[in-house]
Amino acid sequence: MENPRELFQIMTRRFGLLNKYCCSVGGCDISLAQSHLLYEIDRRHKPSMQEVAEALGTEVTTFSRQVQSLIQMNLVKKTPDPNDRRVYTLSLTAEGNMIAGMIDQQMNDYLDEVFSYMTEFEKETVLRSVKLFNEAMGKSSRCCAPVTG
Amino acid sequence: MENPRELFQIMTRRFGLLNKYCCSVGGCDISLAQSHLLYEIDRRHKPSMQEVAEALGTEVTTFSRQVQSLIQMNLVKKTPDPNDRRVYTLSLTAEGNMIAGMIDQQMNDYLDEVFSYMTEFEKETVLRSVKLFNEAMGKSSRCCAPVTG
DNA sequence: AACTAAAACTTGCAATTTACAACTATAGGT
DNA sequence: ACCTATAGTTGTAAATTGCAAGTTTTAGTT
Repeated sequence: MENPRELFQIMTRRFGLLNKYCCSVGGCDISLAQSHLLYEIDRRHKPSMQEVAEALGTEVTTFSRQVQSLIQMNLVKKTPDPNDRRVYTLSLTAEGNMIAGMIDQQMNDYLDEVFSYMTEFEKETVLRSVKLFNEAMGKSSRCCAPVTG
Repeated sequence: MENPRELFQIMTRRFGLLNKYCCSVGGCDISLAQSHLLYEIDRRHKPSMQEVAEALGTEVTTFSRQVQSLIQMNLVKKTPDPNDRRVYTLSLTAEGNMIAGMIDQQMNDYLDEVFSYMTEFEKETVLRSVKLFNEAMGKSSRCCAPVTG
């Protein structure tokens, strides 16, 4: 377990499974991809399609269709940008917002449980570490830069 | 950025993109799902199909076909278990091992670069934190337990 | 003003991936 | 011998994806 990649791989796999699991809990039943979409739209301020697609590492063409189905489910709203009529900005509907909130709640509930196996100090250290690591990843010149907040 | 889920979500997204990126680098060109398969088979000692499928959170039926294509690509080997003839154990071929090694190398190279933006102390803290967090996740009674090493 | 190139997004279509149900074969208990 | 459970595979239909080609709008050039 000295291999850094190993550590991160395990962690992200577990977290990914949690994400998947939280999609079909408490009345909401959406796919993992859709959950990521809601999360990312929620997080940003009226993002364009391109912006979100790039953040998620998804082909724009695929993304376009994913958005369409979320619109049909009445979770996402697509508004023409008055400044540039090629662009559409995305936002969550009231219902989309509610579902995103429920997922977030469940995720944090789970994380709380995980943190309950640590001391308060350890928890703080872990959170600071993740934050630090995210910042370092942001500085990296290599791949994965687009995910920046 | 005080939301724990946010921190982990960003990190895992970035790491996921890195994983994806590393699939198509240096002569190897496989899908992300295939990379995960190789990784997990490599990590375990002659695992059964069920075992790996469960670790990855994949339907066994889907998994069965994924393995088939990796066998066709001559990256994975499937051996009948002498003790229980219902079971097949999985292992990497020489070529599969090489590709898994290359991906691992690239991932660690990238992580090295990320760590170069931190002090040695911070790096150690981050690695210990991730390890600690993984252990805590392992203790959790809720979902995602199967991923245990 | 007309022309051209590029950007943002969508659609057609073919190929891959996936999921559920039904199947085979082996194991294990009674 | 019989019944049930487990490991894995296959059929088939549906969902996801990716590339190429399309539309519309913007911006730069002459």
